[in-house]
Amino acid sequence: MLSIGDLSKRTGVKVPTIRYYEQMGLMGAAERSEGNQRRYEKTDLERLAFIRHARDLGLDIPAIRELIALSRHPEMPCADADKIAADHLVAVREKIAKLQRLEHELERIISHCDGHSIEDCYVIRALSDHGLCDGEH
Amino acid sequence: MLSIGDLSKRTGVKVPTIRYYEQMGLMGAAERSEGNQRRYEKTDLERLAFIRHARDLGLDIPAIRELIALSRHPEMPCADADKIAADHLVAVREKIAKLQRLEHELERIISHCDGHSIEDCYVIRALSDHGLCDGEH
DNA sequence: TCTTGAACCTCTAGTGACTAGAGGAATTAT
DNA sequence: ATAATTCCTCTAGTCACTAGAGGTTCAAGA
Repeated sequence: MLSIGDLSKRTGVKVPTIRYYEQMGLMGAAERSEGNQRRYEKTDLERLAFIRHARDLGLDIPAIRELIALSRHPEMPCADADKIAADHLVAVREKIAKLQRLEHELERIISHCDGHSIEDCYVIRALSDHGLCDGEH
Repeated sequence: MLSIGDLSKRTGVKVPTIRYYEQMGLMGAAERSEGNQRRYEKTDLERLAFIRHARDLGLDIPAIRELIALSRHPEMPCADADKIAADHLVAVREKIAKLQRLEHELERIISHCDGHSIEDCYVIRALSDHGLCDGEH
């Protein structure tokens, strides 16, 4: 049996975060010691690694909750799980595209600025005047 | 003189957001009508467009506050303003790189999944077992 | 066995940039 | 004059945690 601190050390997930995951229904109520402290088993270690991995990939808590629910039904088709991942991939790609537009706009603004004083600073001017932008955003 | 609603319509910034910007010190306290309602002038319109544009580029409120302060000193060198933009560009590029790593990982996980049931779903398996990942994240 | 110090417990509040809603006052149009 | 709309302030909610207060339990050494 592991304490919450042990679990934390082994997974790299902070103690308050583990409690938070329990609250959010990702971790399931742990067993308790006589003195009301949480006690975990190896399966909890795997569960937490799963959650952490999904979070690292950017999945949000409701999505992870659903994946956990799915993983409890090994006989079901895996289309639902695939869809969660695929939807997330679409969202990630949209974010990338948006950030790349920002990147180009910032590059352009910065490269145009060769003034020496705020008065003719292109950064400030570009922000003031949307007409100086390339694309729309 | 414009009401807050007029300002909102002309800039596309929602009314509560304008009040929020005032609270955050980006907008400066507006004049008031006899009945205590905010009244704006054209300069406020430009200011708000500036803020909105900076936000669209992803700059946060402290950065915008600083840019506004700088723009009030036209004789100062513009290195500070450039630095704010350049630092932000670095942050944007880091976010892009991180998201691209996620993109590839998700692509790989999804493409490997040709199972029909949860039991052998690669999405679930990959999340459970970090060893199935390509890179580290 | 006792004591000390670390780890644990619950609960509340804070993060950023808004957004939503309550309850009431001012303004504008009819 | 009245009705509809807009405005005011204030509080609380979003997301995934993080920090802290104030108190309890546990494990190791004396």
